[in-house]
Amino acid sequence: MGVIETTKSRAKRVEKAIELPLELPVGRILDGDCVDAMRSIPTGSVDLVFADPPYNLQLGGDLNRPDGSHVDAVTDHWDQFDSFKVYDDFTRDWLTEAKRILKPDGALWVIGSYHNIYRVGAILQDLGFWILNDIVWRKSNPMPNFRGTRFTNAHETLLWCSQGEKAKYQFNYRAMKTLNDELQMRSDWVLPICNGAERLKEGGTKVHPTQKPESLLYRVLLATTERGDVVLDPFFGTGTTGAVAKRLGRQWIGCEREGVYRDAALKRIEKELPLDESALTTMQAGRSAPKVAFGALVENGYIKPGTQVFDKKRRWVATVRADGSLAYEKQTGSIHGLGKELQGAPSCNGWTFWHYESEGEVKPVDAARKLYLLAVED
Amino acid sequence: MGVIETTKSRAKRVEKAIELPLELPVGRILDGDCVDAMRSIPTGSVDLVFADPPYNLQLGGDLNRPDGSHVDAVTDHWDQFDSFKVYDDFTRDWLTEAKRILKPDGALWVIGSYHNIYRVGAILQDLGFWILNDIVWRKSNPMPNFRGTRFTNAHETLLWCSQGEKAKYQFNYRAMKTLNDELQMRSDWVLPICNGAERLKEGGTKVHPTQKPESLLYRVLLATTERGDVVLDPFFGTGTTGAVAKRLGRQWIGCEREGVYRDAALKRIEKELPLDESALTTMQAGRSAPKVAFGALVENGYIKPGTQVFDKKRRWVATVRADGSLAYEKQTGSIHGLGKELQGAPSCNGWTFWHYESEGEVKPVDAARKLYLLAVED
DNA sequence: GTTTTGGTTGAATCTACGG
DNA sequence: GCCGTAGATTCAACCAAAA
Repeated sequence: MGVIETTKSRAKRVEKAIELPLELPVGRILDGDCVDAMRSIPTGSVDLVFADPPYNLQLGGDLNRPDGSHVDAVTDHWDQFDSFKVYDDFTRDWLTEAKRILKPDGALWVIGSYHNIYRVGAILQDLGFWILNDIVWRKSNPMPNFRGTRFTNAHETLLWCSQGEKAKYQFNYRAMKTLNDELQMRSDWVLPICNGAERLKEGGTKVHPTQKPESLLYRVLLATTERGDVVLDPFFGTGTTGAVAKRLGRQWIGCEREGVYRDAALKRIEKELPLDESALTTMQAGRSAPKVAFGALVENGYIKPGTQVFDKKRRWVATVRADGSLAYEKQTGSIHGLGKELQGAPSCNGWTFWHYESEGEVKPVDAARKLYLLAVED
Repeated sequence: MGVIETTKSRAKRVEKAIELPLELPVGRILDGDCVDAMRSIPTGSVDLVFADPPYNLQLGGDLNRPDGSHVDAVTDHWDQFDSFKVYDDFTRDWLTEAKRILKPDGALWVIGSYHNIYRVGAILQDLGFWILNDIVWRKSNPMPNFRGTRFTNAHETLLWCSQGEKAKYQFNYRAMKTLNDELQMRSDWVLPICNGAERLKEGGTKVHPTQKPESLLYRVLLATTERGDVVLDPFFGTGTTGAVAKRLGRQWIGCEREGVYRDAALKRIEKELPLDESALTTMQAGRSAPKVAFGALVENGYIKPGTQVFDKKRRWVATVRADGSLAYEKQTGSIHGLGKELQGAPSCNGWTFWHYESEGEVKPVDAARKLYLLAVED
């Protein structure tokens, strides 16, 4: 067959089908304090927690741009804490509950800035979470430092953690590599801040002061969850996590104290449509590393032996052989190896390098792989 | 004159000339544990501390404390909590000494990875350090994640802190903007890791496992120190900090336990040549934006009394008076103050707000200031 | 319709000095 | 400490209106 399913993922799927829908408030926003709300969630029942807690910004007076206009700052009461001690206690409380409700193989994401992330990071380590990566969200369009007093604060930090040093976790390496143009996804992500049509507004003013971009959640969920997984966001806000989860065929639970945010989130998620089966399946294919040998495509008739394959500029035209190897003049090799040799390159992704004609169109051989995966996965 | 020198910088220069050379082991590497070594440094005597502490948290297997001493697993109950505690104690110790030896207007830099930086960050906040920025060193050529189990760990984090929330600090805004092609320098820096000729090697193997690139120190020192400042590095290693400090005309002190590193560092710094006067002066000029009073331009004939000045849209046309104040109808004030009042704005930069005609062209009054500075600077 | 220009805005720990 | 005044500060993206 060529597609390998691990015992882990099989077990996980069974567990999901039987247990989860019975107990979890999936697709709902729990009212009230997030710690109280999480207490109603069974132990070990959630696949992923994504948290965007208050940053404890501690802003001083007003700030104006050089043109005299006023900067609309985060002055909301929910971001005010009296001291590090109060903030630390708050952080320890919600992280403790998050750890409890997560499955043993679940994972936690937290986003923050330098105001809070060092406290959050130290506390989650103390609680036994194991940091897998710290991810830097490099904003392509940050707010400048108007007074020229510091470096432009152009990034935020995300921490990705497993339940402990030895704990398993989900990482969809292939999906990330595909998303990153066949290079390993790095720990720094360049993404724009949330504005334009995506930004929720009510009467011209933003509904939430710190709405996160959907692209950020898209990458987080695509990288570290599977279809059907349950994702909980204890600081749900206007529901970016829920919207993206629904789109990607993940289940979601939110906690949010403010009625205004809850209402906006529900309306937003209502409008969201899940990606259709084929798109999700394709992603799944890219995701859980079912390594397909080119030979399997030949074996199964997706690429016929004798087919001519060529690079985009048609510098080289090679022939597919029955065993899945390619032949070009006297050279032979795998799709990757031959591509590498012909180009004299240090490496080559044969899936995207080689193309073939099908129904009058030129397609990368990766297209055949995707067709194959579609057929195999159901 | 028109060029204002602040009392702060004047005081600083005097202080440097009189006190520092007498007491500080400048240009020397102190032997032994860094905390002990720092104890020999007078309180409030150092302008900058740059620290690249170890993060040898070894969980499981043989355990060593950060000072190198071995933990007896038989007598010491050792778990993750203990190992964090040992590291935290070590961190608190050296940060406490660093805080003591720093001048009230001094600053601290620490570099680390996700293994240790969250602990360091939380502790330095607890000690009263005030984080000014966290800087992401984005490696242009990181080591890939060979097993495909996580995101490529492609960055390290630096924390830049003042002595406290209200403390002053040095930030050479102009120098950074110049270095960054006239855009504000951001909190994410793209720099290659240290390799090639820069990497110290002995018989083919690297002398130090984590030698930092000189470009990193160059940016740190250029951004946050002045010529002649004293920079102390408590984990000196092979002396990158010292080498770059010498090149940039800063004074340096190192602490290093390992004789091998001390020897390599001394040899390396010996070979380093300070940049010549003109290179350093040029950088200095870009840096500290001498302040010019508008009155000085009038005094010196760059703007004549009676000149009509106006905003871009010519909503207001004011007259320059002999004392450098402006008059509009019955209102008078400085270029900044009047501009602010007329617009009803919270602030106004008169230099760019007001314009005048000269040789048939409309120019901001800032153009006159630049002419004046050109004439004065040589 | 297309391009240009001007206005607005975003998780921000955002001044220095003298009296 | 506080208060008042002089002086020095912005980048990318999106949108709407004008050309």
